[in-house]
Amino acid sequence: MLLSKRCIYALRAALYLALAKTDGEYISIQKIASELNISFHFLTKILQDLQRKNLVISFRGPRGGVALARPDTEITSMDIIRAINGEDVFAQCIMGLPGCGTETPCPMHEDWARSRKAIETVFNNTSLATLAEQTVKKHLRLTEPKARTE
Amino acid sequence: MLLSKRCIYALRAALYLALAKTDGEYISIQKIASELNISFHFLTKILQDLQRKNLVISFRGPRGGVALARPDTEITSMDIIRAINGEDVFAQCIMGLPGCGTETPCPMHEDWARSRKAIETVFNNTSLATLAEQTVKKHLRLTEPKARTE
DNA sequence: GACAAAGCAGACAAAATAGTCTTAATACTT
DNA sequence: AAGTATTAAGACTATTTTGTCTGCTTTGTC
Ligand code: SF4
Ligand code: SF4
Repeated sequence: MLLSKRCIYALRAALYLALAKTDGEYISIQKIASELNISFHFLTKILQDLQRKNLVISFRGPRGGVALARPDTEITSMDIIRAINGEDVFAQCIMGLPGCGTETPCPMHEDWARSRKAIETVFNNTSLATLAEQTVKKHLRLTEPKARTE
Repeated sequence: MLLSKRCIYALRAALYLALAKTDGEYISIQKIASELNISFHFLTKILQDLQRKNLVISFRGPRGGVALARPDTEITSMDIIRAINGEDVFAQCIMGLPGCGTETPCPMHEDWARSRKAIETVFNNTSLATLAEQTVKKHLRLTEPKARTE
């Protein structure tokens, strides 16, 4: 698995917030958790991580909750991934040799580096706004299908 | 991390075997483990997995050990990966929604699917022979650098 | 001010992964 | 036959990741 569950949950929650489009309103973690079918307490901790990295802001009390800290156009999926999985998610490599580098690469280096770069680029170029837009435009889904059986 | 440590160890061990080029001789797990700096007992279990999947053969007793079950040209890195991490390593996806498919994809589907396919292709097209060849030809390294400091 | 609705914090539990150890089984050597 | 070198099997431990719970703090409403 490329990304941890924490990270996947963070992405889903962030996209949910981007789609919510509340004008200055906060959305309760409870609601996000239940709609995305994620454990409430777990998601709380994940969103706290995002808050510490200044990707979301939060507010307590009634009508409190969380919201994106910046416009969704200015948050990339890479931002979320880095916030949760650390700065060097894509640093680690196939053969996992310690002290590896381009000078003395292991045999997989070339092919893997190319693929890795491609994935990195995708995440870097995909803002929450882009994702949200695609979601709406193409009628994609974010939550689990409930009524429809497939 | 894309691949588990078990998987990485398996790949390194398999490549080591491919590079060994012993004519029908077996190489002891002890030797592989110490050269690749992997826990002996752990590697033993991993190689047992590969043996059950008929990727390596083993022999007990003095002068025993393990060897590739087929010519290195006929074992891909994907074979190793699948043997260790299961058949559907690359099935799981970014947003990790249950029951996802091309009919009702999540917003990341398109970009991710492309990258995933690329990685899969790399692994499928990379036989142990190819890796071994590159290793020799380009003076790449498999074990950890010891004498040289970088 | 009392109460309720939220997030915050940290201890705790469960599950998955990684790694260790001990005992057996097997095969070669002498 | 005895002894040794090797893998096989499985119990055991450790670490990381994932998830749960309980109590506290902040904020709005009445
Ligand atoms: S040499 Fe390249 S492919 Fe190998 S572990 Fe290092 S970065 Fe990864
Ligand atoms: S819809 Fe596509 S990208 Fe999303 S979880 Fe499913 S396969 Fe992965």
